[in-house]
Amino acid sequence: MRRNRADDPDHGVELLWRERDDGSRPALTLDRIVRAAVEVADAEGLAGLSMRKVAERLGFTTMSLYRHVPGREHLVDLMRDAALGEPPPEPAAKGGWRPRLETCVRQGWEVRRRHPWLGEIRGTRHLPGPNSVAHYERMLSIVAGTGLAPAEVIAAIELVGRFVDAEAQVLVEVARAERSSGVSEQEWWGARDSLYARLGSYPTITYLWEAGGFDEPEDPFEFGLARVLDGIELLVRRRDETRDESLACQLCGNPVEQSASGRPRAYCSRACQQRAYRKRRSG
Amino acid sequence: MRRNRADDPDHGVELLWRERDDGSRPALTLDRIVRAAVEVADAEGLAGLSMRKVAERLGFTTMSLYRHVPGREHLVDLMRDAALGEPPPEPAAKGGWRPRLETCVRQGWEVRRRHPWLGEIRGTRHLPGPNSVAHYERMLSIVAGTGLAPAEVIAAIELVGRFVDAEAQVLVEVARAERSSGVSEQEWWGARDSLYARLGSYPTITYLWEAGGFDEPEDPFEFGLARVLDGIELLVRRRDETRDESLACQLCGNPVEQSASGRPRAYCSRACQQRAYRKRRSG
DNA sequence: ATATATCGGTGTACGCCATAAACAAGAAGG
DNA sequence: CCTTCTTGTTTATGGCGTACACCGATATAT
Repeated sequence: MRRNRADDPDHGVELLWRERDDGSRPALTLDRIVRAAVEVADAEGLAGLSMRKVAERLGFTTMSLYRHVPGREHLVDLMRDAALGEPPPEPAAKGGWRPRLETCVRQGWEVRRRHPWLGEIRGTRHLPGPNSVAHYERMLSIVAGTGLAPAEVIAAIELVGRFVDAEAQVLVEVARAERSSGVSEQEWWGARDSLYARLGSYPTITYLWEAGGFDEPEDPFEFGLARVLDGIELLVRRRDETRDESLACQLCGNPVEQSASGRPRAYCSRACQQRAYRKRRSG
Repeated sequence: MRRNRADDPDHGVELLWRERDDGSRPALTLDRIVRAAVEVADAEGLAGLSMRKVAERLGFTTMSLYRHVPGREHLVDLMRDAALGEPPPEPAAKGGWRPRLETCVRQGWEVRRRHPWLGEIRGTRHLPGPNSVAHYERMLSIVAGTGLAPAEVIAAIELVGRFVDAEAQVLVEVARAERSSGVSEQEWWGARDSLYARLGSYPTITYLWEAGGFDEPEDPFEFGLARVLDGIELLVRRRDETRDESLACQLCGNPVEQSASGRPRAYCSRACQQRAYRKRRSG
């Protein structure tokens, strides 16, 4: 005997992974509810999404939704998967992991521009649907080819994912504030004279201010994405180096991994190679 | 004639930067309200913070708070500044920018462990108080000494700030979910068999799963912090490099040891040199 | 054919939330 | 004394998620 369908995550899984019915019936359907909910959230953000509004948009009562959806939380899960959509096919298996990952991230960024509320989803127990998983799988597969350890692959994808979400969140908050107040972000902060009057005693802030650092800011998404990817790339390079040392070195005994082509490596590192050379020469 | 104090950010500035009254009076005070609010938020998160609860904790009616605070939003601003506190003095002007910045970030991380709701604050128009600005000033000053452009300094600090907030947010969400449901995160996700049953057809996920990548995950904060700082460091090195060439490896950015004589080295290692060669050749 | 169960949808109700507006009592100042 | 300001209370508005009882229609079992 189960207490309540709203508390049953397995039911959520069933809904997310349901077989879609092709024909659209005239009545209230899960798909129609999800579509309507996405429209509401697109227009008013996740905070502006309420069961009432969704029901009104469909011409039903609020509680009728609960016949098809266990509750608001599950509805958000369904909305996310619907909004993400299937990942677009990759043009070809070309390019290194970095440009491939970058296009993935930018696609995610684009989706979040269409559905800004995606970044507003809070909570760590949201079930992934088929589309979420497909995106996840693709990103993982791209980074999995770099030679990073499995846990590192996962952590890297988590990092970029969170980064995109965080940036998207800022975007949506700016937009909402501007819409609700009618004052642009620049205008609003520009009018905070009573605050700036107190900042004169902070030397660095003053310096950066006078140097124009606040007037012509870096694009936060572009800047952050470059830094994060650089950080990951550095890790990949470091792993490459250590892996080269790791299969069968003639000098130090550490194993060296052989590359597919080229002259087979005898030493784990340039250092060992050099040491061996000196040893040969000195007799 | 101003319409409403709640809509007046300048009033918020006044409150945040007010002179603290030394003696604590017996009546309802702004400081007492803020303290009580912080206690509530510490216990129940920012979502659990309501004007009612704060008032009840102080033994007043809800509306009495509005005599001292313009509204909930402003109260959050005040809470943040109170919770941040003054930045602890730096032990000495020692170390490079990176370890100094890292300790700063870790301090921020610590504060967020004491006051997890700090990461839950949404919105881009939250006024900084004296403590927020002091922290900001310090971080900026650390990165300002690296030779980055002013806008880059600001963007870098924004990036790490957002990173810490995002990670803290995850922490607090996990904690809340565990507290409200009584089920630990691992337990909950471990019980999602109906989900995992569908993941078999995703090769990378399956591979990473079987390789144990999900069982022994990287610490997301440590991993992300390292990557982000690496990314910033790489930018710093590149900027250094453009100033006087051949200080850093042209490929990976690691410092290059120059020998006293001979042709100056462009790469930090044979590995990087070779990778650069391959990159040149492949275009 | 009749009884029973299930499904889709409705209406009401409860307990939360922020805060606007009017009001009351005391302190302060003219 | 009268006015005005400060501080706190009361009342009310409009929003939210969702539990629960109910109702007609349909499907199933007897």
